[in-house]
Amino acid sequence: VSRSAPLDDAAKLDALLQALRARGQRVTVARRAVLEQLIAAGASHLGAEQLAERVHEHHPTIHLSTIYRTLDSLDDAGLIHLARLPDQPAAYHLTDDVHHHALCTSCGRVVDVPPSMLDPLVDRLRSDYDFRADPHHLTIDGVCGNCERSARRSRRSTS
Amino acid sequence: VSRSAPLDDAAKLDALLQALRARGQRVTVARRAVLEQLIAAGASHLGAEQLAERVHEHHPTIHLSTIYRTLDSLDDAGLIHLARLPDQPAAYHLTDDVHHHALCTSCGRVVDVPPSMLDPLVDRLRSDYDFRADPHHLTIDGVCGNCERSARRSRRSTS
DNA sequence: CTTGATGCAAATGGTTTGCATGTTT
DNA sequence: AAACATGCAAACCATTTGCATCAAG
Repeated sequence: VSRSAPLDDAAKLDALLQALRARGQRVTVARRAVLEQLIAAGASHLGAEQLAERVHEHHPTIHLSTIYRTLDSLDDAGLIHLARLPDQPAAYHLTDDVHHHALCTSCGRVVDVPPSMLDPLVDRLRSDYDFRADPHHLTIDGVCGNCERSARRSRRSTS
Repeated sequence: VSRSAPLDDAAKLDALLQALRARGQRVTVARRAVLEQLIAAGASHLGAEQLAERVHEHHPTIHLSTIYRTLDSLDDAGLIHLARLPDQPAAYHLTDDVHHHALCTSCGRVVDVPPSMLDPLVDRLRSDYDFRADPHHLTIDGVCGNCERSARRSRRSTS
């Protein structure tokens, strides 16, 4: 862990494929291709359809239903996590890119929130509810600063 | 706020219907019926299909598509909130019954969590991210105490 | 060679929509 | 009377599934 702190993509892919094998799952073209795209996507999520599009650039024959099945497998293996945003198809991201979302219900903007932000909540759930929270992906509704301010502005001019 | 702290259901219904009118929406049989059921349901959520079932006991002609449209209207009016649990159809609850969910990914049990639990998170989102969080409904993954313990037990006997 | 993965087409299921009609205001 | 809500049937769209074929171990 000396100078390549962010594992380069090829190494990451290898690690993920090994994890797959370790879980008894087979390494196939489709699975490799999907993982490649998820790695390339970094912190952003991809849905099945979007993954299909990108995968097709190199492997046009991989069927959409295979993408769905692949995502199931990867999820079973714990390599990816589901992120559901309202009014959007299911999207996935690699497990090692954990983060949460603050969704502005006014402008729709999504802000990434680091997992540490949830620590107090996690602690209290453990102590008060005997519950081991492992929040993979939360979406918290609210209003971002910009929208707050413009709402206040227009309220002032309207009244 | 002396002895009828929990507004009785009839009064609650009236209040909600007034809110509807205030928003310029019409008060119809379908809307009243849906609100009645949501009030009766209290803290539990109801999906469109479940609502239809219950509404049909008194008003068999109300169509499922009307239930969907009614839910949209009530949501627009801010009277209800959407709660999405994984692998389940959309469900709604009245806005005044705010709470959150801790979902055990092992046994599937769902624990209700009071909104105050999120206060530290809300505070930090405001101070660090200029974001006014108004979390209506969150679902937090994790493992409940029971499952934790039985997992540990079986691990011990397996190894 | 055996088991598991894939392509394809067809089914599913929750939700939405167009339109003619009925209801609320 | 005017605007809006409803019933109904049909459309939609993401996702799933059955089955014959193919590829990974």
